[in-house]
Amino acid sequence: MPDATRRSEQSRRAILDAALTLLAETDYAKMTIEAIAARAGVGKQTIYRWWRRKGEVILEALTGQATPVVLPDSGDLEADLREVVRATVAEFGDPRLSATTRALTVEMLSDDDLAGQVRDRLLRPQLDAVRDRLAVAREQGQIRTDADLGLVVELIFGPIFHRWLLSNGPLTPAYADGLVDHVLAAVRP
Amino acid sequence: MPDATRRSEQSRRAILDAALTLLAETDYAKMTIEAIAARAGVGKQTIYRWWRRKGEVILEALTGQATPVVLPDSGDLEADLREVVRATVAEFGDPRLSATTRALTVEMLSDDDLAGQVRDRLLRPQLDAVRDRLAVAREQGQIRTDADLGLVVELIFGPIFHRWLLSNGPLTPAYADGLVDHVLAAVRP
Amino acid sequence: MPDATRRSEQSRRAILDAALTLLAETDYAKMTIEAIAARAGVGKQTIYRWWRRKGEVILEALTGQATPVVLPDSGDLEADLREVVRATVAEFGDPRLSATTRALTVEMLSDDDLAGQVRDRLLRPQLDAVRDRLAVAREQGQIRTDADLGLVVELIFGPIFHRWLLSNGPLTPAYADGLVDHVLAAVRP
Amino acid sequence: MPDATRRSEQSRRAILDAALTLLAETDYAKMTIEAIAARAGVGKQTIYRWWRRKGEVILEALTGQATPVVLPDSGDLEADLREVVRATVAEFGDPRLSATTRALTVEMLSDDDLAGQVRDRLLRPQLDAVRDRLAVAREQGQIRTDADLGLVVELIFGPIFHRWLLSNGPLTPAYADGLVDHVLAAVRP
DNA sequence: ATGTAATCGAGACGGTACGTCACGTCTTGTT
DNA sequence: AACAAGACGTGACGTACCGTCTCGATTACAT
Repeated sequence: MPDATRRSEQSRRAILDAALTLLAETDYAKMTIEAIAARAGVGKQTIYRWWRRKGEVILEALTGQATPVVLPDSGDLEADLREVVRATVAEFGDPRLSATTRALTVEMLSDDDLAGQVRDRLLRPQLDAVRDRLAVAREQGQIRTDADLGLVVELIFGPIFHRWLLSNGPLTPAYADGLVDHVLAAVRP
Repeated sequence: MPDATRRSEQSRRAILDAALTLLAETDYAKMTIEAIAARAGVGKQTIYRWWRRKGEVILEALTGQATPVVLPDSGDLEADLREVVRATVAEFGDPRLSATTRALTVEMLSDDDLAGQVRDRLLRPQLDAVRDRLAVAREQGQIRTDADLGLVVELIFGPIFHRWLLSNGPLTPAYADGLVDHVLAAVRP
Repeated sequence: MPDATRRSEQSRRAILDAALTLLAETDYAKMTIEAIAARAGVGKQTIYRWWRRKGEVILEALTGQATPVVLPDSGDLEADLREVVRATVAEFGDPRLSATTRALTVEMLSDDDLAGQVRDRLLRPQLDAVRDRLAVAREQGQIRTDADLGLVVELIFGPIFHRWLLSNGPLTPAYADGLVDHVLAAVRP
Repeated sequence: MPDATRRSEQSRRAILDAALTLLAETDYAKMTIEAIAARAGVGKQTIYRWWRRKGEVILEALTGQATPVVLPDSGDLEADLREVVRATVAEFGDPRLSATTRALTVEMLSDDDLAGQVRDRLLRPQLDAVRDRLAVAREQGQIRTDADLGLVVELIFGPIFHRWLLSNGPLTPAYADGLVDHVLAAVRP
């Protein structure tokens, strides 16, 4: 219904910026639609007009600032995985950065539709990049041919997420390396 | 401050039962403290007197009904793991059962303290049971000696949780079996 | 803080009407802010936005329906006073009408600010009307020149209020007449 | 039902003292049954067992400390009235003392039964003392024989109460004297 | 002197209302 | 038409007291 051609880009940016600021500065509980609107100097209706839920605002704010995922391909699979896994583990370990993950996860749990969007728009590139790298390795014979690459990707990111949510152990480079070791052991020919 | 010796066991049970009923019957958003109190025929203060947050009520309700974890030890590690992983995958795949996981996860994300309690009281027994089974297998030489058993446990449960949260694929017995296959491949001597 | 220009006149009227209805129908103890809001079909916040206490709602409701005070001036001071005093005594004697006086008095006793408003907005017109009538009579030589007219007004209304509050005797026309007799005796030249 | 012979005089005194202390120290709104019990170091039930409402506690606390009313009879009616009216006006003018009047008045307005008790037990002695003094004066020919002494008493105390409740003017000795003047003018033969 | 029954302190309990917060919708000018 | 502003009905929040109730632990009376 809303006419996107008339949309104020200025308000849109103010809202997304306000959302990111509030995510970084305050408790997630304080990050309400009203707070975003107030912080952005925007009417609440302007938010409701363009997004259906708070989670979508957060998602768009995050996708906007996401750096395009480029996975290195040095030829050395283990080194390449180590790099990406170390980076991911570091991100989950950083309280500042993981605040956004917290927020997004809560929203995903309340809205299946959003969960799909987060998966496809935010995470898929990352997951696919790893998968693609694994596919290359498989073609090069570094990985057994019957390995389920989608599952292998989950073997990498699932444990990190699990450990992060449960505070089930330290999120250190050593942990990242151990994880890579075990996953590679699972797929080596 | 409250005097636990004078606590009404009847009210406590009514509250925990009401919480479970609401979790099973309704949307998580409708599962408010007021709704629990009303359903239990109890004053709100009686809830606030004994629990600090809704998540603690849910946790206690769930721990109360948790069946003690017994992991089979048939001598066949793969068969044993298959059984427990299939059961876990089935649980996450069942919308009814996973409603409680949703609720608890949301609460954990809002309260680190609760996250610790959930980990230690609810999940630890399950995780440790698997770990213990792996330890037995390692002593029997079915697993390489340098495997990090804690990490292996995460390799099993992390992907399930990851797939469930992201709706990243079907949660079927076949998936469970594939997961066990890959994990075992990682740890076989 | 609230923007009075955007105020809903419809809600305002519904609230004041509900307040009057509840005063007439129910016990004063049941006349809560929540009950007013429910009866008016209005959010509690809409009451709190525009009034600070229940007493202010009642005051505004009563001033809204107050009939303008017109004191007769037949030339016969005694007859005129008799009329107004009889009416006042009848009002205090009527359980229905005195319910509002009860309510308002309780509120006045809990809030000095409100007491002043009730005095100035609700009672002052009545008191001043009597005082003015007395002033006319004084100019006509029917009242001694050194009479303190403010005090004379209190001599009239004070005893009525006193008797009403203490149930210290009947509130009848005969009482009204006796009161007028004595007060006039006090001020005749 | 309760057996008064077993009643703890110590608790009774503690409750009445606590009530008076709270009346003097705090806002009337903070003077709850729970606050009295806590301050007195007494169980709530001990209050409910012996009094039906908060107002009765206050009443008993006040009657307990009331000084017996003795009205002077110097032979000079005007001087005698001036004394008692000045004292009354001073009491109403003192914020500390009038706090108890406030409390009691609120309770009276919520409970007719209590109103009667306050009238008969607390105020009657004072009112009757004045009335008796007036009766003596009437026998001595200082007051016209057809004066309604009950009404005259109301002419004295009603205006004070009225002025106090409405903050309708200063409560000073000059006011007291003016009041006596006018009342005496009303009853002189 | 010794049960035994009521009072006592303490405070948990089911309720009701409080006053606040944020929701998502709506209305009112402004741009 | 979108916008800032914010009032609106709704409903949950967490708190304060209400008046009732159950708990041992003192009492003080009747056996």
